[in-house]
Amino acid sequence: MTNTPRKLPILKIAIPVPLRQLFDYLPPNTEVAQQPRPGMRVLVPFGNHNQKKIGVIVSISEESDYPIEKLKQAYAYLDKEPLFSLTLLDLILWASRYYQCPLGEVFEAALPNRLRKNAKEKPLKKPVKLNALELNPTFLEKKEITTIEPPKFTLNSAQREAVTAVQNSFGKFKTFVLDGVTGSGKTEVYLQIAARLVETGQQALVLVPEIGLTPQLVKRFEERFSVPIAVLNSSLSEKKRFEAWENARTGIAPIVIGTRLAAFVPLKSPGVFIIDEEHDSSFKQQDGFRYHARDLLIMRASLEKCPILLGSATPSLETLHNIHLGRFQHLKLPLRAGNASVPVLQVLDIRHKKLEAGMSAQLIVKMREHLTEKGQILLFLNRRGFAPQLMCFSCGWVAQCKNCDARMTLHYKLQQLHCHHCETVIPLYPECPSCNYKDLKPIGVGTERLETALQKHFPNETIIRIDRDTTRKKDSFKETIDCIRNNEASILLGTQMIAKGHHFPNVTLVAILDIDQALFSIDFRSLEKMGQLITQVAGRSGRAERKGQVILQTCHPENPLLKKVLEEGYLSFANALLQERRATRLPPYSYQVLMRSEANTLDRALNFLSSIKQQYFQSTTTKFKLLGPIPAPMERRLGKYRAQLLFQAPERNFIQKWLQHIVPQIEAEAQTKRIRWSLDVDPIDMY
DNA sequence: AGCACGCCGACT
DNA sequence: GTCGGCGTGCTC
Repeated sequence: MTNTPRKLPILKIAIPVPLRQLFDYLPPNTEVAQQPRPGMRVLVPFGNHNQKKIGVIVSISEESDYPIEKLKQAYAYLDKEPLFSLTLLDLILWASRYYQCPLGEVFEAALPNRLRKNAKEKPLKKPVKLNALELNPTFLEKKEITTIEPPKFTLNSAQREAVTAVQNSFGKFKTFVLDGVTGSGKTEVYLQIAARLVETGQQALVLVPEIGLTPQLVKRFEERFSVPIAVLNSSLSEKKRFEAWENARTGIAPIVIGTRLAAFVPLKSPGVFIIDEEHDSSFKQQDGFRYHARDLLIMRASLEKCPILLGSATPSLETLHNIHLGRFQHLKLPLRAGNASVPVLQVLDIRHKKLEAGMSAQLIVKMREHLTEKGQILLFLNRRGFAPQLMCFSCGWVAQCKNCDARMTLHYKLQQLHCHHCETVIPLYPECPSCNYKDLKPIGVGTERLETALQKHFPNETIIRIDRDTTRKKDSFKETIDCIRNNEASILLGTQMIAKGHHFPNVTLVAILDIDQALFSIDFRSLEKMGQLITQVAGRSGRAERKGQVILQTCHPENPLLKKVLEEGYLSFANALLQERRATRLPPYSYQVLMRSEANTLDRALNFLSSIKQQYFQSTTTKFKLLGPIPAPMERRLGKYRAQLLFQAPERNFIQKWLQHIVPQIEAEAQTKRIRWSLDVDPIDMY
């Protein structure tokens, strides 16, 4: 070991590979001496064949645990200045620790495509190519930054109170919940909070659920502000997304609106965070880096020392719990008088009733009434396809996916069977493959079948179906929505896609066809979701002068929770659910982590988790409640067998400490046993 | 995750 | 005789 004092710093770099470690590199040879700083990207040689990877400098050190002589040298710095502020780096480090996701993968989620993968193409002689200043400045010319219109939009007292409360917290961390039904003027509150902030040269970041309906909110902001608005969602082209990202980072855009991925967008001077429809489950990423954008943004607000506002007519139980604990401040918006009448909620008992494509005769009568009065009708059925099963009436054979532990869904018009859990699509069998019987029967009702039945019943009405199958094509969703708003259709049906966010002023009747599946689901969150759905769809009907009606078909009209949400409203219902959760020690009264494993046989997947359970949880069973290992609800998927182990503890810190301790060991074990595994911290569903 | 290396089956 | 299957191993 030669001990010549090394002047060269060592760069600790996060690389986008699924390894929970940093990699050490020597700084690149740069013509002009450039100081490495955390948050800058670097191009590095990685692996046996020195494949080019883009990493991010996390820290700069004097020493390395790795033999110095074996360190490789980075090729080049890719940025002149850090892309991430120290605060944002803190958030990213926190997210990596909290969600147990390799740092490199967190950075990957935080960077737009443009900035994380152009290593392959050219040898990168001039790596510092992508720069903030190369943005096309047309944006700026077109919309010069002028002052905001004077607030001639009047607020009612509740709105004013909400705006003032948040404004008084500018520069401080504080979480607010803005609780108001559709039509109570939440958006106006957002707008006015943002207006005050923008005047001071700061930025507002607004998160919206992952739905193609950002346009409405974006439009409201665009109409109000004459400043650039950066919109970040996953359907944007790489170029557009990069531009929006840069406009946010450099502060060109004082207002940034985006889906969950925007929780990580760099901001020059963040002033306030807003999350619209806070309860929406699309804020949770369900694969890879499984973060919750709402929780993350609350953490970010605390790091940035700015207020955050969670808006929802149906706050999540987690959020309500935090209100009860005094952590969040509750701001309520009552329904504005005269703006909308409260819809009539009605339970329709369908016990012993014959259903046609999921509809009872009474419902069809009601529909006719509303149609004669020129009202629009919205039917909600959370299952796409024609029928969820295809069965042989001779031998009982059922179409099953060859890769998954699931039935195949019949798509009648396409004459195909689809697996809704993987990509498998096969042509429809002309006869039973098992006994050659010709009469294969579709069992159950999906939206396609419902549509067919409606066309038969109402041949003179224009019927529109909205689900993932009808909105495949780009932009078709927006066109459909416009068509509905222009009153060109009278009956709309679809999956939960239609329940979110849209206002259809002419809808006078909303029906939920299958509320019962939520009442008796194994998922403890399904009741919460049901209450939110009912409240949300009720908000879609009965606008302005037209009185709305909501019909719920059920075999359990006496269910106390169902009655509660109908008679007393969402908050009362949610508080009842919270009491149940408290009694059963379920979240938010405890915290969960779901460990999943995947292998080529079920035994191997289960054995791996059993071994983890024995090694790491035997001595701590008093603190942890364990469930499993059990086969996953979808035992086989894409040809792999899956198992899971759920653990739960009353304190978040305890779980976190435990994870930090055991994950490295589990990782080593998984590597030797060749098992794929993953962790879901604060899971919201068990699939 | 990539991307190598490495040792056994059906093909020009 | 070869092309290529995916088991195993490593990445500063």
